[in-house]
Amino acid sequence: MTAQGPGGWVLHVDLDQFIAAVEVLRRPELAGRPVVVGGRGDPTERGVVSTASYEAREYGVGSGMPLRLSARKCPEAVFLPVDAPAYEAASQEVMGTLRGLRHDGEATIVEVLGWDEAFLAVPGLREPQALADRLRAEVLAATGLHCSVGIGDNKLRAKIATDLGKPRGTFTLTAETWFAVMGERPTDALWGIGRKTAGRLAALDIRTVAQLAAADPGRLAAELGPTRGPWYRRLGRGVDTSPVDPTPYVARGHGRETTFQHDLLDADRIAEEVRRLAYRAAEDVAAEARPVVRVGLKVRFAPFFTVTRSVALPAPTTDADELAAAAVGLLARIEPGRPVRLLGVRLEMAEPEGG
DNA sequence: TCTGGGGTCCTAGGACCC
DNA sequence: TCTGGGGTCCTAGGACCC
Repeated sequence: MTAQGPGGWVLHVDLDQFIAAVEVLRRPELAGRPVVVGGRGDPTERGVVSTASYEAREYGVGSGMPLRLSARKCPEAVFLPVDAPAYEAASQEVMGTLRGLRHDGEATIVEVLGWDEAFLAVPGLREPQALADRLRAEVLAATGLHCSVGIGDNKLRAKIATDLGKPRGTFTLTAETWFAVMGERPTDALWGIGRKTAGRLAALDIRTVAQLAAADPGRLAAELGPTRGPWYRRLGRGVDTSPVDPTPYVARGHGRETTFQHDLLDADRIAEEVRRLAYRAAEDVAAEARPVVRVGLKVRFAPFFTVTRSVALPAPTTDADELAAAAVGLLARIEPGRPVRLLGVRLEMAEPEGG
């Protein structure tokens, strides 16, 4: 017997080494070789690894690692530039396959999380393992891509289960098995707890999932915030009541940022780069016909110090010239004279009509 | 080892109003 | 004269995720 949550079964689908796998698909001669995708594909430049193939991971290369370091760890790897349109196209194929699945005549409900992840639910689903097996076979047949599937009695448990099924496998996690599987793992094994929060919890002598689940909610609220504190405790217990929501994603805003290979000092040059980023972000906004209500600027000074400024526009607009002027205007609110390593412009849009 | 680029959400303090 | 307390808006920054 397996417990079934009030919302029924949830499946979480995650493509294995997605970006590297898409590259190998169109360049079959790379199969079996260590492949590292990141930046402009030049491991001597500033940039980080987007995805490494399993062969490269055996050398200690992983996502988020600086490209230069990955090249030292695995000099024989094939380094490739990020090709977002190719991954977007592959993602559309995968999501289309998931939406096309039927189970006992019922259509699937698909919630897309990014290029390579989705939650999936089917009303009245009784045999999630059978659906997971069929799903993996159909995605492979349709796209040539392998995936792993987590099965859970809610989204949180399904999401965490996927990692335990990787690669090319499935894993099931329910209220019944939660503490046996997760109880002794560190808190940052949970979806939503990273390095910083794990550190703050450790300072409270909370190190494992079981300890977090048993922590005093009042103390967590006092130490970590009235919303976050209790939420962390629910994470520790594997509790999640959010539904699988197929509503198409609507962006709150669009941003562009760039890291310079050589830090910038010249004020005119910095202003020019801010203007360019603003125009590029404005292109994304223009496609949605929703005016921008707020403009933000991010500046990272070498080596690692970030300042942000933002301003609400007096009148919402989609006019790229106005948006660029507002972004450049924010530079006046930042102390000049230090080397700039990164610039970012973010445009926040008004709520969609009729929402 | 030395840190991309796209996002989301939460927190906290000050300003301002009643 | 100079003060309470609640509510909301604005802004900066932190943390996390893929």
